[in-house]
Amino acid sequence: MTTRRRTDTPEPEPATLIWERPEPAERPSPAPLSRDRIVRAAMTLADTDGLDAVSVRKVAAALDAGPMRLYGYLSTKDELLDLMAEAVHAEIADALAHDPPAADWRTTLHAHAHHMRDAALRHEWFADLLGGRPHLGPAALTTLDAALAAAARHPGLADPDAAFGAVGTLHAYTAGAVRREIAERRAHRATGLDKRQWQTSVGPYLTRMLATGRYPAVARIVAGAKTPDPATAFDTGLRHVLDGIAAVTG
Amino acid sequence: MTTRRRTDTPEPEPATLIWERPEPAERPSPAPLSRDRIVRAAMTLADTDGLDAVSVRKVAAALDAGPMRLYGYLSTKDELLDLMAEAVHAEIADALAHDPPAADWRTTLHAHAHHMRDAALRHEWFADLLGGRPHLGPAALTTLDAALAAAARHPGLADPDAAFGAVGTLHAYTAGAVRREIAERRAHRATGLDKRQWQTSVGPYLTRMLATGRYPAVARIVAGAKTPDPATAFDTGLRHVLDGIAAVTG
DNA sequence: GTATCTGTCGATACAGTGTATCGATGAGTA
DNA sequence: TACTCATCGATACACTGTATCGACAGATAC
Repeated sequence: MTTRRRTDTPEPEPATLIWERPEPAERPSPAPLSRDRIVRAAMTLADTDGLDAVSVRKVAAALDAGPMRLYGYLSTKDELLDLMAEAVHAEIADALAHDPPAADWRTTLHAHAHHMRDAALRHEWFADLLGGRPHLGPAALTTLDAALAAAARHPGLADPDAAFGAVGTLHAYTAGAVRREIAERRAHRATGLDKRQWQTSVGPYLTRMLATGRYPAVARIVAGAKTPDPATAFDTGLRHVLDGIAAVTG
Repeated sequence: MTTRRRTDTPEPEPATLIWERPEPAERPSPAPLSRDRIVRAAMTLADTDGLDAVSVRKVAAALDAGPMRLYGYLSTKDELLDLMAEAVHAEIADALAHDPPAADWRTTLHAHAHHMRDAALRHEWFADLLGGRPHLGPAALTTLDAALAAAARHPGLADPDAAFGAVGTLHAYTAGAVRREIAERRAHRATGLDKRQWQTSVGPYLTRMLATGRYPAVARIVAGAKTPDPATAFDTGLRHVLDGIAAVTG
């Protein structure tokens, strides 16, 4: 988000990060509130109406509180978004923990990527948050740790830098692929509700563009495409990435 | 952005997409304006002050025009962002066109990915726009076409779906990697200006977290990392991806 | 029990956002 | 010259994130 700064005075940001800053003691005066309840309210709001619907006012209203009440628990809206991302990372960590243990680095990383995708399908806004800011919360570190530990089991990735590079590659692919899948899903949903728009604008637009002959390769693909379902498309790319990682020779 | 809709009346969006909708004839009455000038103004604004600084009012002000003047050329701010992304795709297409012709699919795709990264380093906001919405402008289609044509030269990618999948994988990796690199660069810049903050908050935070012993793999990596420069880190991941694509056997 | 202190809550305010509306204003035509 | 008509942009509206600060409540001192 990166909105307005919070004071330009000496201390440019709170000295501690949101994940370990203590909550204010919840006094039962107006209504019991907590960082967790705030984040949960924001998440349901985002799940149902999209990330744009998450405004300080709306989240506060969902908790029967005034807008400024939240600023006792957060110091910025960006921190709320960070906490939302953390919550999803916690879901991913949970899914990882419930996986059957696998000695193979590849099945672990494969599951890892799919858990991320599943989480993004549950919470579409996660895709937008994924690469926007570094995620350093405890749950995010947990998932990162699991991925690194799995990668380290690959004989070719004994070197720390190599392992880090491999996990980074996997993360980059997953984030990019998921974001695009969500973007397409959103576009289809938006133009699918009143489907007439697709048929009257972007469909014809594309056919017109392809008819110019300037995009022969695209035209060839579009002509002969079977358009596999998103899950297998994701898996195909994932296989490429894992194949590439597997190809590393110590 | 996905802000407010523009009228909820019968036609939910303009029937034609922004890339082929004709501009209003420029009358020299107050000042010559054009979609191109608007986009350029928005781009310099975004380059210097970030994407958040691109507001209809500020762009209009940079062109000595009132805010509503722009809505003769665009029908939504999202369209402005689409046009900005298109402009960057045009830069990428230009860079591709100036590359020495290579028969090898791999060197072409390698160059492709690096051109995208270079463009994102020139225009950091591009990384945020990259996966957020489908890009269907002429320049975006041109770069896609070039990538698909290159992929088709790989004997294992004769099948259209396979070629599309490979290019999609490359795109997903590039988008994800670039976005993360930009996010890190931004974070470092933000906390590097008054570097004291890094040293007083996120640095100690991380050491505290790693000291808990809950993230042994992360700790091991951090301890023994050489932290390669971003360009070679990107290239390492790219090599993984291209290796994976190369592994496809028709 | 009263008075004072202290800290928190949240109403109000401010500067900004995207965009709908519509009166004024100008150019083009008869 | 008179009329028409499209366009420009000032104004307005509903919204955003967050700074400010008066009022109020709980704790402490006497």
